[in-house]
Amino acid sequence: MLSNKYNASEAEPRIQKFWQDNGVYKYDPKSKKPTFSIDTPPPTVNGHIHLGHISSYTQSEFVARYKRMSGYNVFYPFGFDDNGLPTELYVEKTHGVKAYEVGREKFRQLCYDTVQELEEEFKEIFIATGNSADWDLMYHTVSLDSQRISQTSFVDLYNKNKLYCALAPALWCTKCRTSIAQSELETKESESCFNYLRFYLDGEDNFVEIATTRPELLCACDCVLINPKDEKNKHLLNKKIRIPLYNFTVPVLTDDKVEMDKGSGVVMCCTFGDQTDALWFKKYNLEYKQAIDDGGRMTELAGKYAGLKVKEARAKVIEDLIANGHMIRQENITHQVSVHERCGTEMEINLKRQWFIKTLDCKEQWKKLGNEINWHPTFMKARYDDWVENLSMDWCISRQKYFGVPIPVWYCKKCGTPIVADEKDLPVNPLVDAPKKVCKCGCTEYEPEIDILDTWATSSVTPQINCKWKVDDETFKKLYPMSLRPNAHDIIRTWDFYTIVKGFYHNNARPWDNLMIMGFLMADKGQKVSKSKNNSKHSTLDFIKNYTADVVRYWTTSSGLGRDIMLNEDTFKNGAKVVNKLYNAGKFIWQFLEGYKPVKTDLLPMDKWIIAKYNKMFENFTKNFDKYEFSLAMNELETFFWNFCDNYIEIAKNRLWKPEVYGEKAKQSAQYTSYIVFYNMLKLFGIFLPHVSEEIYQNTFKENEKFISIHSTTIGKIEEAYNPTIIADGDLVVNDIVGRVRQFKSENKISLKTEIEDITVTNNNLDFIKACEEDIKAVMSIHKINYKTGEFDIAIGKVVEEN
RNA sequence: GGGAGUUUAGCUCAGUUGGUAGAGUACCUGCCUUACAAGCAGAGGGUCAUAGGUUCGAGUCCUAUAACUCCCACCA
Repeated sequence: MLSNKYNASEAEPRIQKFWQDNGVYKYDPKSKKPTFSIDTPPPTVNGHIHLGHISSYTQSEFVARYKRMSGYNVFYPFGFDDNGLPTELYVEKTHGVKAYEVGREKFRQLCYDTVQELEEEFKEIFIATGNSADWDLMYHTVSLDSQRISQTSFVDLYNKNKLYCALAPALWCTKCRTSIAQSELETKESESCFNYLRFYLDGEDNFVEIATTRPELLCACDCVLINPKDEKNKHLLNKKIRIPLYNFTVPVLTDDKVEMDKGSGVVMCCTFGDQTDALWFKKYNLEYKQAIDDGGRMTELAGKYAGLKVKEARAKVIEDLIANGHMIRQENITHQVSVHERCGTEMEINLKRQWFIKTLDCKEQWKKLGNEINWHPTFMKARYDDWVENLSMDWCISRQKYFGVPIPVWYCKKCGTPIVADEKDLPVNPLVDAPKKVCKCGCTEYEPEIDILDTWATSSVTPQINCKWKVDDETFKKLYPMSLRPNAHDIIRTWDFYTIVKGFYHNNARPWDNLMIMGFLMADKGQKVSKSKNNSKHSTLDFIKNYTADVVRYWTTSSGLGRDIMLNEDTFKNGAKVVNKLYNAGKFIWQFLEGYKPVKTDLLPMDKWIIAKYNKMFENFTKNFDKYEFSLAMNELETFFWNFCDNYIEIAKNRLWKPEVYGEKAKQSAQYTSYIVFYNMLKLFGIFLPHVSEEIYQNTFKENEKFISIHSTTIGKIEEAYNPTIIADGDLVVNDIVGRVRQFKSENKISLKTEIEDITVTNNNLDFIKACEEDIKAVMSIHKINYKTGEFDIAIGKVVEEN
């Protein structure tokens, strides 16, 4: 029996506890059902969960529920990405410290403590939204288990020659003081200026004009270059070029990459102004001149500018260039500069020993694997292809940071050769552990690697972590490739791409069959809501408690797959209406079903009609859901539900109330139909609104159906034989007969229950209408129906005058 | 510079294989109908971004264009 009013605030936590206590969402490794495995994104622990997470996690959670109720044994873990730079930056910000000032061990401890607190909060919030993850499958990327798999990945790649250590130019963030990868860059518009400078021909009065946006790097100039086909500048070949302000000379080289018609066609190469400089550095074996230190200040090489920050130095250098007559002209420009996505600092390049995973020589393979995966929505694959196409650097995975997975390497003190740990000894921390082998050169002294792995180097093995790679072969075989990876579109080039790379190198297979790409929650001004920017206006948990979990979940169905979503008051109001209506409908029909056990009887036409409508809706529902279009599936369901209430129940209630008038058989037909249709519909609602659906089920159908939870049931069609025109026939009755009478009453401003003496229905085929006569009369309070043969028409008779 | 998405009612969005423009919401008019007034019924409201083209017929297919959002690249 359902109570009179649904109190969601009371019910939701109680129901969540019920699911937890009864293991409703537990993955059963022994089950014979087909497996559906989800590579849940482990949220980065670097701030507070906001409604953007709630929306994207809930959207993918719909799929877990859909598959679970479609007969799959769903493997739906939850994890936390709780190591790496994002966490370090959060800790630095919230504690007002700098990692390198605090010291490695103390800072690591601070990070551990912080993530533990945050993870409790994360978990509480996800549970409060009714997330159906199996919390027993929880993993943390910072745990020793994850570290072992991450290091195993490292060692495996090293053994397969897909990983190398090199003193090579790498992208560098001077604020975070670490190398970063190409995928961690974003572009920012920046005001700058082209400086057209005089570079002097050594020993001559002549000069050549060279434009640069980075004159502070003059001190690091290695050479100037022209295109080999450049006739205009051919005379420069074999000459020395004298650098303004610094007065040293550099040679002139030629390279195809130099564009003749850009500026004067002469370009300077510094170590390093941009990625092209890095390329020339390697190609021509140039001298490394470090002008900028790790923290973004000019080095001694810059002479009088040493110690200044890059931008300060630039301003001073420009001043001096003008004062000394080296400046020809300046041109203000706005251009896109590459910045570190985490802090917005303009990217530099520097030279250190770094570890790289080879990504450049397998582009075709990456594309091929991309094609093997089903992308939902399909157009999102273009972003992946674009990214792969334009990869320009191998993936640098070493980070000069503290809180992360250690790189399992030592270096020989004598010859510098890396000593990579053996797989069987993992996990190791080279700062604590000693290598178990000696260098090939025979030297027994070593130095530990102090760098750690990029956080993506670990999160890119979540399928291997989840599927127990090299831990439990049987489980791995069963779960890998995983069925689904859901994530937002910003991490296609990082998380998705890197996971594909690892999947190929380690397991020679795609990591998943399907990718589901979600949009963002947008704050004002078209800005995405983000943890690190902390621009969410709401306390997430309060927000959920205030609106209730089901209503918040309803809101997340309002955007199409891959589309950005906005906070919209109306959607919440609408969600509350749906929850309320569902509960009321359940309460109402249960009045007639208490103690009832569904027995299949001969069904009346309108009962067959609503069953056929349900089945049709179910077809569309699954068609959309199979494409991960949860929003369209919900639309189908909602439309059906309203039709069920406003048309079917209105018809059925007369028979349910008054069997003495309409007959016991008519009542039984309505009982059976409302039971079977509502029950099946309720299961579908359970995917989106799991709490209210459970509350209804527990107090109604459970007694007869015996499943512990509505979420343990299976969705499906309703078995019923009906002729193919049943939907059109029933729609005619509802829309064109009942509808027209309703219109008549409304236009005449009379109550819907006002009685009508008679109506005359004209139609070519009257069989179906005649079979529904009692229903039509009852629902519209009509005394008599007259029939005529011909084109469809309806004439409404007199209103019965009240006494 | 290359690419993707979007453009349909005041607002939020559906619209399958081309066949008379749909829903919710808001607004308006009614109705206390033995579940729900957080409800029910009804009405008005659209040059389907623009311009061409294919077709008997285009919101839908093709070609341009525009605006907004995003991705990538270039950044001497």
